[in-house]
Amino acid sequence: MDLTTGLACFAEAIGAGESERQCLIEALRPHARIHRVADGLEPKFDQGRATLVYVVSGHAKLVARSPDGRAQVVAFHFKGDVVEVPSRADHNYSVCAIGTCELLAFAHAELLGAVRGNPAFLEAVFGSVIDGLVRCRENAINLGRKSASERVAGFLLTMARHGKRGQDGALVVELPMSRRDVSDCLGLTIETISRQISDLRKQGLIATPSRARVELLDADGLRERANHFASAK
Amino acid sequence: MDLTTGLACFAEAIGAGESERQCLIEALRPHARIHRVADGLEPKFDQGRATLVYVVSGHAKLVARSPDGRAQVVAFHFKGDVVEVPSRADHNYSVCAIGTCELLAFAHAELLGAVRGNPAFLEAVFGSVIDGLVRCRENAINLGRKSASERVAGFLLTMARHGKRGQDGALVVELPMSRRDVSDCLGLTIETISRQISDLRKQGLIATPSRARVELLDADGLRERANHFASAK
DNA sequence: CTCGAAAATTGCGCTCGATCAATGAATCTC
DNA sequence: GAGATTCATTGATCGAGCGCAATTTTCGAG
Repeated sequence: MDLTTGLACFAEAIGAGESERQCLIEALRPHARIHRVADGLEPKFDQGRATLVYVVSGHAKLVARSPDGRAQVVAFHFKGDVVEVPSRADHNYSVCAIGTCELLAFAHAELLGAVRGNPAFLEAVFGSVIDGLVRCRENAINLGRKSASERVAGFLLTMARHGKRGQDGALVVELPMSRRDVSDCLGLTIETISRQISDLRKQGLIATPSRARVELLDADGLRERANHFASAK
Repeated sequence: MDLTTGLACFAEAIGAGESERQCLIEALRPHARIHRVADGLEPKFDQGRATLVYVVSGHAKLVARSPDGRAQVVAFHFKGDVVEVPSRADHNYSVCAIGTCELLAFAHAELLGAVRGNPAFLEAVFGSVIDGLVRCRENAINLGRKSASERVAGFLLTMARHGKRGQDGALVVELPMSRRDVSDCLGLTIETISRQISDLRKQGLIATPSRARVELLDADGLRERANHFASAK
């Protein structure tokens, strides 16, 4: 995919009308870079500049590293998400592809400058960032005072956002990331993740037809397990 | 403090020029509510609507609660901060005053609508929200894979943002929140916080002249303890 | 299909931080 | 200033989850 197509996806997703789309694409083009990233690789953005990344296709994780090499997956992002990549913080952040993935990257300041005249667009980006913030908060709660069991249940429910209904009515969730990624996100070990998933399966809350696929057989039970408030859905 | 004064603070902080300030205040007035909140109280915002809160004076914490009553302090906010208060998530959020505190609250959508014509303002709010996101990320890392010792050291460094230089050159940090609040933020118990602070004192990294005051005697040592990357400061 | 490597699962002792309990320090009320 | 109350500190035990190791399963390559 080339830069123009990527920008078109972005403009469309963000809700620009036909008329202004072309205009928007031209305004953004000088400030955007598109990256086609292979599994496990991390594109280098402008060093030391806060970056906004639009996920054109595929899946990506935002990873933070400590000086001693420990990794924390701060967020998973899917096609259509906008990722804020901090710079110059107490940890090093990078975006890492899960499978092949296409990313559209903007330096923060330049993106804002380029769309000054388009408040609707700015608001749409704003909304995406807020969305990222809300999800980050939920994850922080998950990490703060929750047991392993609650974290895993909560994680599956979060991922259910991208799930699809199977024939039997159960919600089928594809987990594109490895157990290692899940553990690095939940602040647990691979082994603990594995044990918790086994527990959930034994208790009939989920089924695991394959390594990466999870069927949520009892979403309410999971919510209870996660200590979430009942959802209106 | 009345609504007009609060709005003026907000407009000024957000960088509006003299000329447009008055205009901005009038545009925002119909959508803003000011709350003077006593210690420990939580003003009720529009139920079920995402809210943006500007901290006019004092200190506040953003608290999330699970159905079973556990509390997680998602963020501490100081005078001048903009707080995003999520709604309809998996947990219940509220803003709680630490000491007496004045808050200016906007429903999300209405704030955006009111400032459509003022991209500079929108960008400033955007910047504040990004700032909140970056801090939330750093906290999530703190909660994910860090030991109690690292968390407390990292927390003190975060709070150092609001510290002042004492006569002896050490950075003096006032902690307006209780140990309970700190523990609810770091996902630890009060006792563990206390033990870690004692450790840091015994090792000469900090001094604690009073309950709420901490002097950072060796900021680099703390950074090392927290496993943070060395800062450029 | 078979093989080989990587990923996931399961078992078991150990450690860090939680929990329970008691003491000590600070702040408020009268 | 004395007493009361809240908050912080310190000590002793306990348990959830880690770390290591051994299997088992999955999946890609030939």
